[in-house]
Amino acid sequence: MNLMILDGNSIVNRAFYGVRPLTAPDGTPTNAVYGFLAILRRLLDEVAPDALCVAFDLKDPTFRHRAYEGYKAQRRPMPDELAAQMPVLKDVLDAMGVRRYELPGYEADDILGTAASVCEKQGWQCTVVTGDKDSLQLISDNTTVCNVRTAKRQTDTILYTPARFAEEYGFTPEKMVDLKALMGDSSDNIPGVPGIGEKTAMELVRRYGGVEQIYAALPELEIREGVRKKLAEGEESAKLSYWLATIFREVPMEFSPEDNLWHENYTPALYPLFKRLGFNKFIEKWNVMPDESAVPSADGHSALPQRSLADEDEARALIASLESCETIALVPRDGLDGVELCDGKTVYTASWLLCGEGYNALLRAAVRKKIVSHNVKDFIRLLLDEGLAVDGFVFDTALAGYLLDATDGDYSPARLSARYLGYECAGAEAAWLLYEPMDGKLRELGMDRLYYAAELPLCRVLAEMERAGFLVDRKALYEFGESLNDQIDALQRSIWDHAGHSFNINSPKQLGEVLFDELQLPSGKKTKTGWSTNADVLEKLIGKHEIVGEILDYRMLTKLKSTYAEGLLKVIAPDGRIHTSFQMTVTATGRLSSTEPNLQNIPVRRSLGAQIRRMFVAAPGNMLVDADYSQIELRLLAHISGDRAMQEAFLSGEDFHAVTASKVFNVPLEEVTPTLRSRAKAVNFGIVYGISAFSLAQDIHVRPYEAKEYMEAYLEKYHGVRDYMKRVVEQARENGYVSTLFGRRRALPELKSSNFNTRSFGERVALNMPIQGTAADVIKLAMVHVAKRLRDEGLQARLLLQVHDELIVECPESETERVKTLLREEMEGVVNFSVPLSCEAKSGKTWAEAH
DNA sequence: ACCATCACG
DNA sequence: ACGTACGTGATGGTG
Repeated sequence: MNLMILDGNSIVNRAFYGVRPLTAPDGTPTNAVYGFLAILRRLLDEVAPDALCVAFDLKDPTFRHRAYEGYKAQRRPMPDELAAQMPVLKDVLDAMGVRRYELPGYEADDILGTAASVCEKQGWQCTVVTGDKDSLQLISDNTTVCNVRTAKRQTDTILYTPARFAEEYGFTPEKMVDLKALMGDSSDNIPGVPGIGEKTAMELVRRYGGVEQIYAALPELEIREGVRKKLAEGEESAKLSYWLATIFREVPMEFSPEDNLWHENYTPALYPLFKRLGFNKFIEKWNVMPDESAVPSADGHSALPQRSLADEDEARALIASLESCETIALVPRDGLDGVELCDGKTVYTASWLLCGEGYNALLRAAVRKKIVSHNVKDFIRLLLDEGLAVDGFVFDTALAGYLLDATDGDYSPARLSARYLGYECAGAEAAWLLYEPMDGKLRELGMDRLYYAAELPLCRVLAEMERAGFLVDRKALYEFGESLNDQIDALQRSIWDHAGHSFNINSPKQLGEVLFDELQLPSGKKTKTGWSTNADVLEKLIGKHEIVGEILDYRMLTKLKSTYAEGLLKVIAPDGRIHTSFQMTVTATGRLSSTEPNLQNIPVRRSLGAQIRRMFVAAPGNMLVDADYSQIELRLLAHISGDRAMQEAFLSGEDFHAVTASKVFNVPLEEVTPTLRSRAKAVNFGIVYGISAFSLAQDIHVRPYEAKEYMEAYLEKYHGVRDYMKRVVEQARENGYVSTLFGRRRALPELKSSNFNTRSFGERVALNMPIQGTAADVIKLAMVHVAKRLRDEGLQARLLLQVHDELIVECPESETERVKTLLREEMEGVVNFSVPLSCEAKSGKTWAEAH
């Protein structure tokens, strides 16, 4: 028998912050209650407990507060919006017939611990559900802890068994208390040992067991002297923290698991309560009845009959009937454990679980058809993992939705069917039905070539790149991160010294108070929430106070440490490589993006950051080849605008920024100084972004009128660019959209706005999108060509990464020169514009060397 | 969740 | 007189 007990306060908190604002018909907020129930529903399905109850904290001080007045002293009060929902939640639980436990002087955690203990004594299994990590100490053979997390409006639950815990933490669950005794917990104001952080505490617990063992043998431990000193000084604090962190498992209350036996038969109070709260979705899903009479729930709209294949024979029968079928819609389910298949007449669902070998045969047969699907890149990744054929794809509805409206952001089958069919459907049925109308739309708008020659074939290229991954020198990356520690510590000490007290340097709010209130430094820009402390602002304050430079350095180092050293170490796969995901349907301009991790923003501009690129390496016996377009956006501006002078500047083969400087500042080319060149470069980039003189002035630190003169001179010399800028904005206003040379579009409703700022933004986008977007089209097409040639020529070289104007390939050493040439040929030759595209390819053992 | 910040092209 | 550069994603703080 299994009892599930929830930590009510912690789950409702997760729910409150994880669910967007929601109100009942009468206007009272309900998001926390709603979220709580959604989480509960999911847990009931996952765990299927025999008994269920919920523990709550009370506001009263607990025995811990009485012993240590600092306990939870800093805790922020519960927001009113949430506090108002607590009684509602309790009503709902009562109406569901779920028992609640709360006891003055004890926390919910103590009730959880006590319940778990009782269960163990009576031979019950216990599942403790909570949103924080404190209860992990309760894990045992009888007790699993389910950790509920919310991220990006998604709720995840992690079930911790002793094995799962040991795998993650490297020690046994009861040692959680020791960990917290050492590292402390700022949210509960448990002090821990001052100066000992998470990393050191974990290491200590793993090596020596716990607080008791550590202090018993402190003089002999093989640890850094600094750590020994901190431990010695913090002994009392550690012991107090240990006591505070220990969950009390003998709360004086009557508790028996049998009292909490629960089935989903609710009290009659639930229906009217859900009605009042506007929880119609729950009424339907949970089958909550107004009285004894059952109400059948309505089915969603579906035009085609559905059939689930129940066994191998049925799968074989479908394979036979597929023979006469040219095109099918196919979407994966649960990874590749199942599929949904539509032949235009019926929607079939099949799974490996039900059909066994018949399912595998069906899959092999299906992928040889012409396939319409949704998110083809991800599908291909699954198929490649299984060694199945991947070249049957003829349409991707999500990708088509993106080309048809790149700023929508929602390309779910439900959304696309509503938009392009006029009603909602899902899965393979949606893919099937959307194929024809969406293909028609693409042709109508002149995007069929872009779609069929670049975007669709790119799916396979990207799937292979993601699968390949980029090899990382894990040890070097770890050591790089560690090497930053001393400097970060020293900067932190010095910054706190200057401030006269400790504070969280990472908090812009606290930092602003220190700089602008306490130290009285001149404050500049403000943000929505206070004074800006960003690098631009701080750079202007250099020289006014030593603390400023230190903050800039601190920021740089902690960025490298957290985002790059630690962040990347976390995502190295078992094969030693980092496998990013490329997003094809995110950007408004047609670029790709890269996530989990983002490999398109690895540092390069400053030398310390660029060290990170030395940890991205070629496999033994291999080389990296890095080819990047030089100044592709400016070359495209020259081509698109038709500006003769700009085109000639590129054709001359001279340094383009220097030529621009010579024109703008009216000096001979030989007399262009580095300063003039860099100013001209800033103007060049500014033009591409639709800059104003004001911002240019900010960027290059000159007076606005001076910046204005530069821009005037620029547009005089490159008057074709001036004409183009005018033309493109006018056309965008007329058409309501802008487009690239390949026909990719971006709608621009902003241009019709009555708001000056919105309208100005629209104008800048109108200038920028055709250039940035054409560059994106060019490299996407080049990637398809490069991948094809690498395959056709039987090379082992494989693409790893695209960074907007740059491609990175890994190849056997012997292929290096061929690959360099191939990349240059395909990248430069992909289109023929009035200004040639130029591409530089380099090779090396690391990304740093090859770039 | 949202904001500020900072990494990239 | 507005308010001040295009496109991204990850992190830590705060509500």
